[in-house]
Amino acid sequence: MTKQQNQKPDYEKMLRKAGVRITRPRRAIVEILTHCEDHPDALEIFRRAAEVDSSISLSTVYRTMKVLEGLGAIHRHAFEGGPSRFEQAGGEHHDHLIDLDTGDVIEFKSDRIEHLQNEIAEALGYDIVHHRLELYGRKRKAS
Amino acid sequence: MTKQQNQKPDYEKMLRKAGVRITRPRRAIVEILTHCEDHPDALEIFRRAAEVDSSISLSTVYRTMKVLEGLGAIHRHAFEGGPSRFEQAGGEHHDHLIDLDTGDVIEFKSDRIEHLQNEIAEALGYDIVHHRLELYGRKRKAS
DNA sequence: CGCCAGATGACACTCAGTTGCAAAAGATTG
DNA sequence: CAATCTTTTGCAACTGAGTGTCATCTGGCG
Repeated sequence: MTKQQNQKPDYEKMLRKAGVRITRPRRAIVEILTHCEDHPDALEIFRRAAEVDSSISLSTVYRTMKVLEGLGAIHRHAFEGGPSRFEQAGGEHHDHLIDLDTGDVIEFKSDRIEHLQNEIAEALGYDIVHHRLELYGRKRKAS
Repeated sequence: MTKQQNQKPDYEKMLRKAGVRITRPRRAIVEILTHCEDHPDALEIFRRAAEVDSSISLSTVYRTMKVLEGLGAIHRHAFEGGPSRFEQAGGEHHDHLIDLDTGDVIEFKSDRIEHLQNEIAEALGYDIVHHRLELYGRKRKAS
């Protein structure tokens, strides 16, 4: 009965369409993803889900993330030695700057870089399937 | 009594300088790194080391890679879901294109991309500590 | 409401890497 | 060259992230 279903990907519809059942755990996880502003890892999603329904298991979180990833509903990012972190798909493509002190993730986008990447792959005789561009840095302090 | 010691980083000197002991296992590992043309992972280095001295343990390989990484003598790359792969430092900075079919790694370099990265970080108020740019692709088939 | 393929929770397992520890082996000194 | 004092090693036990197995449960269709 809520009225938000046009901005973010409609996970329920996607799941149904893919012939995947909409179960209580999946509903909870998808709900979390929909409203989340950051890039949580599986354990964090599990914690948030447990607040709503403590019977949800971590395995189910992992499995669900796999399903959603397979449907293209979320993106998985494996930053610098940490566990995979997720974000809902659907927005524009972007890359990430990771704050080394806080773990915060800042999204950015550069058509020029994308373009140069294609040129490079072209020159090497390759077709890019996907790419990964991550900047790791610290806030510049104005002392 | 061999005569190559000017091209590649002189690991023995680096180790000694850092007050790290030059042991038989370390000598073997460093020897492998010096002559290797690819981007092996720890297990592969272990295998190659075992051919020379079968008493070397995998833990020692892991430990040694950590030490060398700490000294800045090698670079560690964590590509797409695989184990860490290593390459000797000392050459010019470059990024990587990974062949999804073979796992081969092709090195490339783009000053323009580097420059754009700095601009972006600058604009976001960050100093880049390091970055990761990986292209994943397949050989373009001329059908 | 009843059915049953698909999903779940619990738990064993894998894989990459790390750690604790007693034994071994570098380096440094006499 | 031997004594000594650390550092390093090999081994095996452990960790963390994620996967696989399987008996049980359940969503959604008739």
